[in-house]
Amino acid sequence: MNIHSVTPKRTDLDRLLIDSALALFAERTYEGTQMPAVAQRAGVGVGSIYRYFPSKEALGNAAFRHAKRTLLDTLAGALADGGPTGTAREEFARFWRGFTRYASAHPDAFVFLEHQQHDTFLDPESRALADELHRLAADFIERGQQAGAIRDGDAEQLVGLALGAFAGLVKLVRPSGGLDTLPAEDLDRAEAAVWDLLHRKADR
Amino acid sequence: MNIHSVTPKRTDLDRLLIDSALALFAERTYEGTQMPAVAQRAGVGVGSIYRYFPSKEALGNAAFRHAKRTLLDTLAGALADGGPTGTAREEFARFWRGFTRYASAHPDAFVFLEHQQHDTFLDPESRALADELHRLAADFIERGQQAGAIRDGDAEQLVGLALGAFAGLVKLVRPSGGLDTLPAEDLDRAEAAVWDLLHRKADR
DNA sequence: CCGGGCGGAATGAACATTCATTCCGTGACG
DNA sequence: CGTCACGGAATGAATGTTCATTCCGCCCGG
Repeated sequence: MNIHSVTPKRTDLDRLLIDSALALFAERTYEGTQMPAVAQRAGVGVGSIYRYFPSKEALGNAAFRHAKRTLLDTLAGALADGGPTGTAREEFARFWRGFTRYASAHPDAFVFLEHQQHDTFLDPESRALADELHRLAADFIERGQQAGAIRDGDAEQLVGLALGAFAGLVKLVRPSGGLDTLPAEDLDRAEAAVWDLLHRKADR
Repeated sequence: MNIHSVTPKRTDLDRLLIDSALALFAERTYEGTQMPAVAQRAGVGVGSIYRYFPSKEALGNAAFRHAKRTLLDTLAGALADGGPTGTAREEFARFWRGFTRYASAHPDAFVFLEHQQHDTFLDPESRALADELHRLAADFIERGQQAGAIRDGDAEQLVGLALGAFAGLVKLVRPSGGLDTLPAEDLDRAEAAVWDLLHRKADR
């Protein structure tokens, strides 16, 4: 058990459990999924879950936080991609790419995160994490507005509209295999459409 | 007890139960709301629910169908408003007005409807009803595309984007009082933004 | 052999549903 | 008119079921 010990699959179990939980939560709701179902999907016994998480609520929060953090990381990566920020349109493209990557890689997690309005089971720490994404996006909106590239209006509201649109697309294509079964053409069109939702038109 | 007898609140109980259920479902999920909670919110005994609905599932489906049908009716009313259809932009305004009216009057119902992807409890009839809205909206999109007013792309996808955007806005403002606490200005801006999401730009 | 995970049956709490009982409006009878 | 008995609606404690959580015997690596 030294610093570099491998602990091959031991501690990976918590990740596996989180993934299984996420998939089920996305399909049937947190309240609607039973612990035995999580265990079965993970291929372990029910009791083993409790070796890693003290309760269903703890598992739910861990899953939520893991998903949200991964999304934030993916986004941060995409935003840093390709050097210093250029135009608002360019930064939007990075956001889009970040969301797209994440929703492709973790469709379950994405729809789960999207549905968390009626949380009930989320603890304060989870909620705090949830706000970060909105802050990040709202900052972008406000900078874009100051630069004259994004339309006027409450930044939160614009974030809600844009994020909602993306989520609407993801939910639509999820049953038929998720975002990456979409032709690149369709994805590009969707990106353009959502940008137009935010973009301040030059004319008028 | 003649034809015009008032039966003042008697048979209205089923409506009251549906409304209570809808409010709780929106807040805590179908799976997350207990029958006693529904009874309490309606101000009746638990047993009384079962006089009107044979099971929780039946109540859930009745609530879903009622909400969806009301939304469709509201939409139909808004679309018929003001004579024959003019431009696509004009028809979009009617859609927007319909959705806005509905989401203002029944915010609970609206968010409940929006979350039904992971249904589980919806029966085939409810699902069929759910499709009608998408058909209605997709038809509008396709007509708009043929007229050159709406951007190219899969109509279903555009519906998903636009509906998602609207839903995103509703979810955002719901905690702080719902759509009609929004300044008219903000609502108009949101309408313009969503229209730009759909609109085919003249230039380029 | 021994100790630490692990599985999955066992447990108790929470829940949907039932049903014996109460309550209330109505109409008949004095 | 006042009283009373009847029927149907409402109630909520009781019931059986489903679920989260616990517990204990087993198995595997040492």
